[in-house]
Amino acid sequence: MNIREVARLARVSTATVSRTINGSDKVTPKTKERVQRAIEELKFYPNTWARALGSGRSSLYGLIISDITNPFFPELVKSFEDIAVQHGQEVLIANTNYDPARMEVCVSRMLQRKVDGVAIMTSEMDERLVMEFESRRIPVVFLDTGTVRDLASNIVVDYGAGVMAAVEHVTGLGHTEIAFIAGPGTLRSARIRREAFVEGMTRKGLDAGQIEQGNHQVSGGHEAMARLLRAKRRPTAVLTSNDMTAIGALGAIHETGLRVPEDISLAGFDDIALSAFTQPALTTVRLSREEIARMAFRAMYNTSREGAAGREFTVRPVLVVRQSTGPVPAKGTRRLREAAGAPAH
Amino acid sequence: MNIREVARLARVSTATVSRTINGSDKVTPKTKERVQRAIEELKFYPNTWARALGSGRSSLYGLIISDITNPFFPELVKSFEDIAVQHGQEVLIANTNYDPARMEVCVSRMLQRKVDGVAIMTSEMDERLVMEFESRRIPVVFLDTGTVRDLASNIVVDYGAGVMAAVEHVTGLGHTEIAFIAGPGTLRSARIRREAFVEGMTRKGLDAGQIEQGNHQVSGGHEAMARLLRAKRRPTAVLTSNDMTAIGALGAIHETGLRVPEDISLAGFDDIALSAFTQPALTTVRLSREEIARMAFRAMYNTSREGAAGREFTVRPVLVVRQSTGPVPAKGTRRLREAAGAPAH
DNA sequence: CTGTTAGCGCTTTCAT
DNA sequence: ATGAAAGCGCTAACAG
Repeated sequence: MNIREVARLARVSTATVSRTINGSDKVTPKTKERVQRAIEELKFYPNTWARALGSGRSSLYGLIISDITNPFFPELVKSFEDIAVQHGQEVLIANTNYDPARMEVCVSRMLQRKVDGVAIMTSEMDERLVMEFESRRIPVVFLDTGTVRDLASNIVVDYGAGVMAAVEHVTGLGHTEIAFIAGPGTLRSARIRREAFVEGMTRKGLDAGQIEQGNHQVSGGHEAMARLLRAKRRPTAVLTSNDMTAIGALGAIHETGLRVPEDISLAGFDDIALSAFTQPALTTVRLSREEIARMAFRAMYNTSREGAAGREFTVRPVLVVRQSTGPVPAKGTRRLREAAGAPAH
Repeated sequence: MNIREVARLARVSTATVSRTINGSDKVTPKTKERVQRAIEELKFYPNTWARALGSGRSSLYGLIISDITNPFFPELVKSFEDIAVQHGQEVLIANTNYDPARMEVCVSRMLQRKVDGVAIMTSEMDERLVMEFESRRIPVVFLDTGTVRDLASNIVVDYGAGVMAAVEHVTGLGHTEIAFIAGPGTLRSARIRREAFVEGMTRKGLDAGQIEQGNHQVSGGHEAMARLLRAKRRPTAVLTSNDMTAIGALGAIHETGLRVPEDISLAGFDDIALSAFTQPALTTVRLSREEIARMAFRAMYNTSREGAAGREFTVRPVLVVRQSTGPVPAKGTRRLREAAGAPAH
């Protein structure tokens, strides 16, 4: 089943069939009609690869992410895909699994599939691999990890503003003993959030001494929080590098019989879907995936289809106040861990 | 940059380059070596589409899912992709968004991309669309929604056994007033779980009267649970059609000041990653995505590469006991909603 | 073992 | 407005 059979049935040339498929306006409505009927009748689906080969355009954008099971990404993927489909493009997804070796494989896949552009939404990127795209003149867009160049755009996340909003929020509630659970030091984005916390605290004239390290997973958040709870000076508020960490921390707090937010206020970062459904619902800083997806698509579309140069986009996270943060407990009513009542639930 | 340039640099024919790329054993190690150097030097990436066109094989499997933001799917996607890559295949993912119209688009995409096989992991499937694959002799595998045919396999989920395990578990804890929060009646898989619950209860000689309907989302679980809590005879245990529903139910229970599992036992279905991290951790019936992915891949691989006929696979969910289920409260200590103490947290 | 060459299915000039 | 035909980059007979 191919374009030739359609042409034969419609009694036109293959060129005319091709033109019809591509919506060319140089086809008489009548012949167009005839061709379309033939397509329907034969249930003909044009071969995408042959199209790409012939035209030199793949109509495919690559989307490289770290890990599809990380709740941050599915929404990004979905938004990106929706926009792409609206613009007649398709999306090729690739996971790096946080593994540089697999990143190489992903890049190779993109190159082999001759994508029209690549959105690299991981938080680490090897400069050497970027060159592969640049030398082939393939538009690229990074998530806060690249530099703007001819065909390269970058989406800058204003982590500082996001973390500052959280700091403002808890200090506004009267907290002064505020701890932070950071992400892995190997992740640039995690380091930036940590630094933003330190800066925010300093700006408030507070001590940012209590920083524990997690792994951006629930497990790390749990352990880090446990360490914080054992400290001589227990913080009254804890900010975390991402929501998964906060969820782990929440579990650790409950296990010691303390309550959120009555005893400890807790805030996350990202606003994954789950955060609205924890007990209590998590106050967090939303980093909109929908916005990121929109920007990423626009960057590539402008560059690849409209010949625009790479540019910089900025996304500003916003604070979402839910129930996990509250006023600092009055000294007298402050529960001690030892005195804590019922077991957690 | 193409195979010809590589051939020229290595001073061989394009056929030899092609053979080298494809790992043919009919190439002298020495020439192979020479070709490989040329490939490296030119940073040559073979064009996948041209390969597919020439060979007639795409090395691509399609994976159709309902919604990537539904926590059930990312793990399935990841497992499937991992296995596929290990076998030199790639994966094209498509979302239907639970929308029949988009399902049509997905099928069309698969057909246009000339996939070597399709795994349709949605819980609804239009028979008419299936024919499109059958008539093109493209292997297909369904998740509990198809019939085994020449090139069609089906993964049967033994929902009955899964639900029964949950019923056994709670009745074993002494519960007799057991309610069920079902999924949308439009979903076949939800209807089956509901029926399995009724059958399990009947088999235990218990009344399965308290069935509320949710929507397989957190919101529906919350509302359904609220209705259950308002009932004259409050159940002491609640089973749900999926984990999202259970999470919603958990929130509703906490809001009324009741405790899980002291006042009410709660169990989910699916075992999404999140379930281990709710407060308390959710007892649930695990439907292994990894197992489903493995079976789906095997079904397609056997059929498309080894000429095997379609067959039936069975996956049996297993109960995972965590902290959300416990012994039925003794009559005397049973908290009334009105008497419930502290606000939920 | 290696080269020659005819496709694969479609797009796109270039004629008409 | 339509058709003829030359590619696009690669694979796979077929020869040698």
